[in-house]
Amino acid sequence: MSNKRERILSAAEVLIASKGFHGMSMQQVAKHANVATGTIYRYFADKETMLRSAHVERLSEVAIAIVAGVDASKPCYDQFSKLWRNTLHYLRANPDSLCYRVQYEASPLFNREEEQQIDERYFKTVLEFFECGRAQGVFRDIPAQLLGFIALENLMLLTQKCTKGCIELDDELYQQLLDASWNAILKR
Amino acid sequence: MSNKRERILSAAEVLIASKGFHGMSMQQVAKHANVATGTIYRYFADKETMLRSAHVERLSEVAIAIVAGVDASKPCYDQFSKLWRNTLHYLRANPDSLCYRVQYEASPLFNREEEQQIDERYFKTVLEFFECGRAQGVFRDIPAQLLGFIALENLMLLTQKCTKGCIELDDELYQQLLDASWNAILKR
Amino acid sequence: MSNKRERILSAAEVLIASKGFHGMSMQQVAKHANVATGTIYRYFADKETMLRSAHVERLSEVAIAIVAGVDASKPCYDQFSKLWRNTLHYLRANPDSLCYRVQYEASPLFNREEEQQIDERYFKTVLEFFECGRAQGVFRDIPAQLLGFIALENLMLLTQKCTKGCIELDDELYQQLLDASWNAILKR
Amino acid sequence: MSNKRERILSAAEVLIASKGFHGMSMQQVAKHANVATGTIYRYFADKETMLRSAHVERLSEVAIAIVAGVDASKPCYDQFSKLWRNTLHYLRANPDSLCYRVQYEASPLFNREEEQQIDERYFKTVLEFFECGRAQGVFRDIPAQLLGFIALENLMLLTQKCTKGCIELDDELYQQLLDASWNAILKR
DNA sequence: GATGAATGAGCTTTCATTCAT
DNA sequence: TATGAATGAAAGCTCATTCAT
Repeated sequence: MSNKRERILSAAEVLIASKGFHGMSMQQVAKHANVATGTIYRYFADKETMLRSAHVERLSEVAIAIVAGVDASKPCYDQFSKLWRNTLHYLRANPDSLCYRVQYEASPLFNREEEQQIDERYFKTVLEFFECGRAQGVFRDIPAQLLGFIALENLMLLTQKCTKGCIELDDELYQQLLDASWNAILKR
Repeated sequence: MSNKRERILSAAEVLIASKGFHGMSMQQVAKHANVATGTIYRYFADKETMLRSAHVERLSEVAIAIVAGVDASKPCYDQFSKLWRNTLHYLRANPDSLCYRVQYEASPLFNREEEQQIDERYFKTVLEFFECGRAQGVFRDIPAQLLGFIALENLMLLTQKCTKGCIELDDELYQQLLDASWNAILKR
Repeated sequence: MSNKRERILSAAEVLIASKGFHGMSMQQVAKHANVATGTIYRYFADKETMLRSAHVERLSEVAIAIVAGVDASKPCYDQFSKLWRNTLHYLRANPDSLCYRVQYEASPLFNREEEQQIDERYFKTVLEFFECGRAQGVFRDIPAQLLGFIALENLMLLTQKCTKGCIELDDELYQQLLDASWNAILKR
Repeated sequence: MSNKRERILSAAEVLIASKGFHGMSMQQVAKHANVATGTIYRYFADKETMLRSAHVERLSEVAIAIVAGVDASKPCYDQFSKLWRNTLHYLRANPDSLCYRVQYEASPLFNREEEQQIDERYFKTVLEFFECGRAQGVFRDIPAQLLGFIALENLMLLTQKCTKGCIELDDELYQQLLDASWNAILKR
């Protein structure tokens, strides 16, 4: 079995986080992944394909991490709290993945249709949670996608600022932020 | 009179938005700005300096746009509403500037100290508004920077998604989002 | 088997001789050496490194050529004559190498310490000859390096003038010049 | 009266000595000479012309310096000694001019016919001295040009090595070198 | 005459991709 | 399958030269 594919994607992610989307070369990826340059092209048609693959695979990973341990039988807030904390935890544990995503989504590689398919495929559970809360009249009467966005997406930029050292957060502040997100989506 | 400097920065912004931070070349910028390649280097020491300048100058512009018409004598919510709508309006009117900023901040060009200075210099008024609301017990008891972040920063990613066509928003939804932001920062 | 490195150095030498130290471009070298531009950079870190390598390798070559067939058991004059004629022969056979050296030594690439090491490493035999003659009281009582300089170095400029067509020399004149060099270093 | 022309030539000389024949730009020359870039082109048709002018004018200067105070009524050796010391003195006082000359003569700018005309025009007196000594049977029976070359030219490379710090010379050694040059050209 | 902003060809160097081994 | 030397287009940047002022 070959773990080369995974090594290559990891190397790309690390390099993009440290050197930026530009400034990462296939040679560097190869060296970092401990494979020959040509080997990359046995797993990916070209650079773009490699970057897309890294993106998709990281998203599927984060999707799993977010819903881990979320118990649909528990109260709505508990589920939300779990989702929020999972997201935070993943982002803090994988700052490279985050850096990568932000740059990817701002890049011309980003493709709306593709992204929608990914969302629907991987984030189904998350969207269903918000859909459900909305149907029960707990959340605002706006698309589930938007609820999810308000509640979780800004964690992305926030964590990035933390990673870069612009903001420092402690448990007390995290609790406040969780509470803020909850209040944001709540119907009144 | 020389508007070349401005033309160059604009061209860079447009190109980054359409082709990504990587994939923008100095030659393209020159062509877009209708100047010779060498001319760029009369205004900026190198590519990095040019990119930094574009970043700083755009931030100063957005800072002015955000606080325009905010009346400190009006009720707190009115001021907030104005700030929020100003931000939204600017972002929608300048999607390129937005795209640029996200990529810049995720890139290795980004420098914490520099950014802090910019924040303090240009966004003083905005931060003061949040500071004031916090002091009066209207907003959560967390740093003003964080209040500002929760309330306004996620507009950035949201507008980006709109621009890319991932989300469609109408006035009714905007009102909901404004309300969500307000509830997020409010003390209870 | 790779003779590319050698082809590249040769091409550089030829081009510098014909177009000058400036006016030689890496592209030209590549074309002349029948390799791609990028290939040069597989063998040399950058232009400067390539130029340095050419210099050192040519010096080691000339050092070997100069002492070829010099028999230490023969009379002093015979040895000197052989050295002098070897030098002359090499320079006439390799006018490009000469042109290159003069320009290299006058350029900012030239580094004293480095040069001293090269001298000591490659021209040991030559210096020893002069040292020996000096010790025996045959040559002037001045540093061997200086004796070598007086006797052989001006052949460099002289041959250059010949190559450029400024001076024309025949065997009779060469004999006179050899004699002049001999008289210059001789103690009286 | 404008001394700009002279300032420009001096600047070029200094820059070439420090940065090499390549690595000197017209912009740098202009800045060094305290004139505008365009101004250079009011005095010289192009870069090549400027470099040629610098060469010719320096040679005329050195020619004057070499024969200064040489008294044709004095004994031959005294005249030679004066010539030799003048040359040495000029070269030591103007290492830049030297550096420049070596590079110029090795460059493609160098032109045989032109050089011959310069020699004949400026170095007439020097050549006549050697011609005369040869006619009187004091010097070797070889062209005056060659006598001059043997006697004085190697001072050029020697001084260059001194300037670069490769060789250290004192008065005692200079006397030896003068003597060596004298013996080299002497008929026996 | 003098200026220096502007030009764009050409420089050194990088890097996505290929292909003989 | 895997390799990595080789490629050459294209990148960032420089600089001899021009020209409107």
